[in-house]
Amino acid sequence: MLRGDITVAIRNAVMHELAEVGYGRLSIEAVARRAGVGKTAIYRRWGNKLEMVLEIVSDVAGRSVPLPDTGSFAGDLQLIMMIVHRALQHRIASQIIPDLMAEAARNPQIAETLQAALHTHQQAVGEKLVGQAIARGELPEGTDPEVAVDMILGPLYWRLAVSRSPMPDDYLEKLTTAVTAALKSTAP
Amino acid sequence: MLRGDITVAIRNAVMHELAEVGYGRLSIEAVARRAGVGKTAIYRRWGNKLEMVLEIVSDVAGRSVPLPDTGSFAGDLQLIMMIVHRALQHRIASQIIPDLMAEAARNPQIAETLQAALHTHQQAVGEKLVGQAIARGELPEGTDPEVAVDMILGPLYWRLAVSRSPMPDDYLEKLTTAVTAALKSTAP
DNA sequence: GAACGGCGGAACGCAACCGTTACGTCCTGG
DNA sequence: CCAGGACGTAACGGTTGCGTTCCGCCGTTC
Repeated sequence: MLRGDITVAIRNAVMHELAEVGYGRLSIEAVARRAGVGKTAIYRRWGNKLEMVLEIVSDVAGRSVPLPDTGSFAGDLQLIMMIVHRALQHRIASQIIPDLMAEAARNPQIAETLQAALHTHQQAVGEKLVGQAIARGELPEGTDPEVAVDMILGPLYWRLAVSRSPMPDDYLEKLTTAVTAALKSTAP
Repeated sequence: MLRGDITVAIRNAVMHELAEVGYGRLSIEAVARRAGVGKTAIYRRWGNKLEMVLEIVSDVAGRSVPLPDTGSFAGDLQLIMMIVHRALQHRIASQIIPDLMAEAARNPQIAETLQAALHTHQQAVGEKLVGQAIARGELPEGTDPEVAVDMILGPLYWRLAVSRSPMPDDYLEKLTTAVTAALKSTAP
């Protein structure tokens, strides 16, 4: 009968620790310290650091985003961009995500988890978005959903998580029109 | 009179170690082991891990890429994409870059170094590219170089360094036409 | 051929974590 | 009211890495 409040404290501590020092330097002792908890409480729940992080992260990341359908492609696009924008603005998320992405490049288990939590989901959204737009006649028949996803998420991710340069007010608008134009041009 | 061959061995070892375990877990002892070198040889050259990594990385990253001018915007774009594509395909680079990007989010010194080595440079290329295209009448007057850089590098980086999904043969072509169309639409 | 200096290797004391164990306390369910 | 179990604390032996020091070796330089 593990105590729920303790579990919550640990989960929070892991997320914060992950943001501060990254996966590579995350230590169980530091997590316990931060959570105000004994190491035993942690080892009672998970077998080791990797298992713990994967379970916690995939739980957080797995909370699915509702598939948008605002009625128009421009609207859907704007909505998605706002959602991603908000998510990547979040201080903790914007530290953890790039860190785990980098870690995934060398740890297959992490890669698999992120793949399951993000990529699959993201692909579904992309396909739905593009599918709707094609059905409405807003995008040409052969539009590639893969390219679409890259064009939508790539610049945002680059700007917010990599380049980290300040984002002018009209930036999202510009990006939206740019992406729309881009996708309209990719007919086969 | 430090021996050059030893310095080279250390530099290589650092790059490989960085790729394998990341900055967070990089240890001087491991670098020395891999380079077949005593720790003393390392401490004789740099004061600590951060200093060492920064010096080595900024040296490698600082080797400037020639600014393209193929005569047409489409050509410039294609060239840049090929260059970035090649760079991010490189096994070691594709591990180190996301890792340091993530690290930069929490270490100002790393952030500054990467900024100096990459961002400044990248901005210059973007401005030159867009400037040329505007002068040739290939892009509208008010095209924003910032957005352009994000639209060019974002999707590529996302695909190669984050999503890491396989890249179809015609992908670069599609991306090129998409980006061209996108930028033509961003007039004020 | 002697002095110099960079070299690898080994060991230093110190600190942080690992994963495990024992203990005593406190809460809860029966 | 009692048994069980989850809790925090503390300590365990072992590993790893830090940054430093000392040694003996060897190639230069003069």
